Amino acid sequence: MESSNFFEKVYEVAAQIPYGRVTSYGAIAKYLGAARSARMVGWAMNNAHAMDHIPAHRVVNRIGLLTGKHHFGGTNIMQQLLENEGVRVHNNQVVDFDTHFWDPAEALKG
DNA sequence: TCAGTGACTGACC
DNA sequence: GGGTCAGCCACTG
Repeated sequence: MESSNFFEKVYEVAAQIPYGRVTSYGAIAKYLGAARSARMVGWAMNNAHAMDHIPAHRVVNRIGLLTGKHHFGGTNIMQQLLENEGVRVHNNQVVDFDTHFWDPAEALKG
C-alpha cells in the first residue's frame, strides 16, 4: 500500500522493469537508498516469488549473471523467460547486459 | 535469544 | 588482475 517497507519498494521497482530489460540487485538497492543492502533485494526477490506481477527473472547480479535461476523451480526457467523477451543469455549470463540494463534511478527518478 | 544463512556489492591486499 | 573480507538486514532453526 504505502510501500513504506523496503520490500514493498523493491516489489514496485521490480514490477516496473520494462519488457526485454534487466536490472541488478544493487541498482534497485541503490535506488532505494540502501546500496549496502543488495542482499535484502535478493531476499525480497525470493519473497517476490509469490508475486505474480514481479518479473524477478529480470533481476540479476551486477554482471548480468543469473545467480538466482535455481529459485525458479527449474534449471533454466529464468534463462528461457529472458530469452523469450529477446534478452540473449549465454552461460547463465545476460549477453550485452549493459545494453539491456535498466536503471531504476534513471527511469523512476523524481 | 543467539547464531547461521543468503537471488549482492564494494573495498582491500 | 584476481582472490578474500566485511557490511547490510530479514528470516529460520
